Amino acid sequence: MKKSAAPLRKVPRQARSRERVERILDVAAVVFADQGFEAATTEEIAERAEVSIGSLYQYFPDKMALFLALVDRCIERSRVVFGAVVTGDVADRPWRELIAFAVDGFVALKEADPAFRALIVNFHLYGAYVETDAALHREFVEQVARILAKQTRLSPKRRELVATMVVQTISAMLFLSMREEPAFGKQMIEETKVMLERYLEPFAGET
Amino acid sequence: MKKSAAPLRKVPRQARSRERVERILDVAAVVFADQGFEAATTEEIAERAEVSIGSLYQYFPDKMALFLALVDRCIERSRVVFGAVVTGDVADRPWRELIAFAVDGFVALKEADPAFRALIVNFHLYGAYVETDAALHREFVEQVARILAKQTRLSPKRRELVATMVVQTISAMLFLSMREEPAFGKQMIEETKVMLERYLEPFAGET
Amino acid sequence: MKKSAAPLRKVPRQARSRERVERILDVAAVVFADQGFEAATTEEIAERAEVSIGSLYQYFPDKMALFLALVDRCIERSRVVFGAVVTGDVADRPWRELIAFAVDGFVALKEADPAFRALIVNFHLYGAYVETDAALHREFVEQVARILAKQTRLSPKRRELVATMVVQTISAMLFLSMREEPAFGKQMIEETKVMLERYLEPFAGET
Amino acid sequence: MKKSAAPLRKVPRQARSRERVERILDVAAVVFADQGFEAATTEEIAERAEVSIGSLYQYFPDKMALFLALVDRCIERSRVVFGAVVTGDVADRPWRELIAFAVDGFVALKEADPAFRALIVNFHLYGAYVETDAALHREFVEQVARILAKQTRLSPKRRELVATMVVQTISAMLFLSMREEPAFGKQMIEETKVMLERYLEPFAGET
DNA sequence: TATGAATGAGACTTCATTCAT
DNA sequence: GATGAATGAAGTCTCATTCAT
Repeated sequence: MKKSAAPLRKVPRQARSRERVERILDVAAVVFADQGFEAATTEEIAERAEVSIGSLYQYFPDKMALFLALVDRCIERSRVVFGAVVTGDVADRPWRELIAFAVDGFVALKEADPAFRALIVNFHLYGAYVETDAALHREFVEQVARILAKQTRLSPKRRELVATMVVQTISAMLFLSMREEPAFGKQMIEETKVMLERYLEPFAGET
Repeated sequence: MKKSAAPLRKVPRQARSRERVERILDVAAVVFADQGFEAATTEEIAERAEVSIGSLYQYFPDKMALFLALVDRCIERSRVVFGAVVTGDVADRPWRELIAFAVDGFVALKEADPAFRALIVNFHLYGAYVETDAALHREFVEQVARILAKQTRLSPKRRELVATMVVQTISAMLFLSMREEPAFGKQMIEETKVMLERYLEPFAGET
Repeated sequence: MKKSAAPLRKVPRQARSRERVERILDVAAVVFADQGFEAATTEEIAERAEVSIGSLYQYFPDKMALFLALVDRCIERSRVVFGAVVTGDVADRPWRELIAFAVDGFVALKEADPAFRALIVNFHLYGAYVETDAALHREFVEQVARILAKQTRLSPKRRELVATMVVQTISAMLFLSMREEPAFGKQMIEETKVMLERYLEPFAGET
Repeated sequence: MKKSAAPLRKVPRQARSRERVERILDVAAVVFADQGFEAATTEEIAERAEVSIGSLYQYFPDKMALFLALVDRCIERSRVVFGAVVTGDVADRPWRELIAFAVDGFVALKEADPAFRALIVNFHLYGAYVETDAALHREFVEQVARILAKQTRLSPKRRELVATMVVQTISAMLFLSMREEPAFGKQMIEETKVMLERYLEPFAGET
C-alpha cells in the first residue's frame, strides 16, 4: 500500500467546507474504529457523512489520508488535554497521581472520542503503512519525557526510553482491554496503573 | 467476516505432501509477517511456495485457515520451548531469571520462527476474526499463572489477571519493538524485563 | 445456492443510466438464452453490453439478480400483451380462438423478446434457485384461471389445476419446439393448440 | 461446453471393473438428479462411489460422458419395460388404458430409477449440449408411433408428430410435477392422462 | 490399473479512485 | 465545487481434468 502524499488536498477556507471535512472525519473515526482500516470502505464513510464520494476525494487524496488526518486531530486534542500536566504544577504531584491522571486521561479520550478509538484499534497500521507514523506517540512520549525530566535524574536517552515504555504500555493495554469482557478490561486498566507505578517509582532517585 | 471451519481440508499422508504443506505454511508465515494478513494474497503465497493455487486450497479451505494453522504451529512449538519452565525446577528460580527466560524465549522464537512474527504482527486479528482466538495467549497465560501459583499467594482470579498482564505486555512489546530501530528495539526489550520484574516482585508475599 | 436480495442495487435515475441498465439486460437476455444461466458469465455480459464489469455490479448485486430482472421484465411485458384477454371481450370468444390467441401470443413474445427466450430456456432454474420463482407462471396461471371462471363451471381448485396444465404445456412446448428443426417446431406449436382445444372443450359444461 | 467424444473410454471387460462402472453410474444418477448436472461435481460422484477420481476418468472421458451413459442406460431399461406394449397384445387395448399404462410406466420408472430422475431433471441439457440428444426420446417416440400405427390411420409424418407430442408432454409433466407439492404433482399427472386421452381419442378414425 | 495430489483457467465480486456532467 | 456513475485491477475460491507414483 502506498503512502499518501499530503494529509489534505486542499485546505477548505469556507465555513461550509470545513464543516463537511469535520463531518467526514467524524464518520471516518467511527467507521475505522468499528470495522478496522482495511475493512472500512470510503463509500460507506462518504455515505454516512452525507457527502458524495467525489467530495470526499476532493479533500482527501486517498483512504490513508483520512486516517492520517485523524492522527493529527488526535494530536491536537490530546495536546489540549495533557497540556495541563506539563505546564501546570500537576507535574510536581506524586507518581501515583500522575500515572492515574495519564491512564484515566487516555481512557477518557478513548471513551469520548471515536477518533482515538480508531487509532487504538488500528495502531498496528502505524508502522506498516504510515510514515507520519507514531506522530501521536512521539507527542505523548515527549510530554512524558518532560515530566520525567522534572521528577528524575535519568539521562535524556534513558528518559526517552522510559517514556516510550510508558506510552506504549498504556496504548497497548487500552487496545487489549477493549477485546476482553468489560469487567476484566477495567481490571487490566487498573493493573496497568499498578505496573507502571512499580516501574517508575525506583526512577525517582536513579540516574 | 466468516471463520474457517477446519484448519486442514485434507490431512496429507504422504511425505511429499506434508513437505508441500510445510512449505506453504513457511511462506505464509513470511508473507503474513511482512505484509499483514489482509494485504497478503493467497496467490503470492502459492507462488512463492512454488505450489499451484489449487494445491493451496486443497489443504486450506480459505485464507484464514492458513493463519489458524500458523497459530497451531506456534502453540506446539512454544509448548516445547516453555515446557521446561513449568515442569522443570526452573519454576523455583528467582523472578529475574524467570522473566529473562520468558522474554528471551519469546525473542528467540520471534527471531527464529517467521510464524511467530506473523502472529505478533497480526495479533490485532485474534479477537476480530479468529475464535481459536487467543488460543496461543491462553496457553501462555496458563503457564505463567502456574508459575505464579508456585511463587505467590495470589488468588486464582488475581493470578489470571497478572499472568494476562505479563503475557500481553511481552507480546505487545515484541510487536512494538519490531517497528523501532533495532538498537532501540533491543533496549525496549531489556526495559520490558525491568518493568516486569518491578511489577512482579512485590507479589512474592502478597495475597 | 443463495438468492439475490434485491433485484436492483441502485435505481438509475438519469436517462443515460437507464439506457445502460437496459443494455445490460438486453445482452443478459441473449447470453442467458444462448448459453444457459450457469454457462453464461457476467464478464461476457458486461463486455457485450460495452459496460465495465463494475458498472454491471453497481446495478445488479449478483448474477441471479440479472435473471430476476429479466423475469420482472417479462412479467410486465406479458401483462401488457395478455391484458386484453381478461379485460376485453376477448374472454367471451370460443376456445379455439382463445387458445390460438394465447399460444400465438407466447410464440410472438418468444420471437420478439430475447428475455422470454432466456426464461424459457432456463425455466428449470425457477424452482431450484429462484423464489420470485414462477412469479411469471403464477401470473399466467391466474389469467387463464380467470378465463376458465368465465367460461366453465369448474371449481376453483380444479380451475387452478387446469390453468396450470395449460400454462405449463404451452411453455414446455415452446421450449421443446426450439430444439427441433424450425419446420417441425412450428408443427409442434400448431399441434399444441389442437391438444389444448381438445383438452379444454369438454370443460365448457363440466363441474 | 464441448461434447464428449465417446460415452465410454474403455469397455471394462472384467467383472470387477464392470461393477465399478455400475457403481459410478448409480451414484452419478442420484447426484445429477439431486443437484443438477452443472452443480454436480465429478469429485463428489467419485467419492460417493468409493472410487478414485482417477478411476472415474479412466472410464468416462469427461463429465458429460457420465450423463450420456445414463441416457443409454435409461434407453435400455425403458426398452425392457415398454417392450410389452408393442410386442404384446397390449397395443390393442383402448386408449385410456394405453395412456394410463404409459404415464404410470414413466412415473414408476421415475420413482424406481434415479437415472430416470436425473434425465428428467436435466432434460434442458439435451438440446444445449448433447448430440446423442433425444436418443431416449426418439426411442419412446418410435414406440408410441408404432402403437399409433396400429390404432389409427395417421400418416407416418403425422404419427411422428403426435407421438412426439405425447412423449414430450409426459416427460415435461413428470419434470414439472416434481417441483410442485406432492399432492398437486399427483393431480397434474392424473390430469395429464386426461389431456392425452382427449387429445388422442379423435385420432382413432382420423387421417 | 488405481490412486489422489496437483494443476490452473476462469468464475464471481469488491472497492479505491477517476472524471464527465 | 459537487456529484455519483463508471472503471477495472485484483482478490478469493472452485472444479474439471491430468499425471506421477
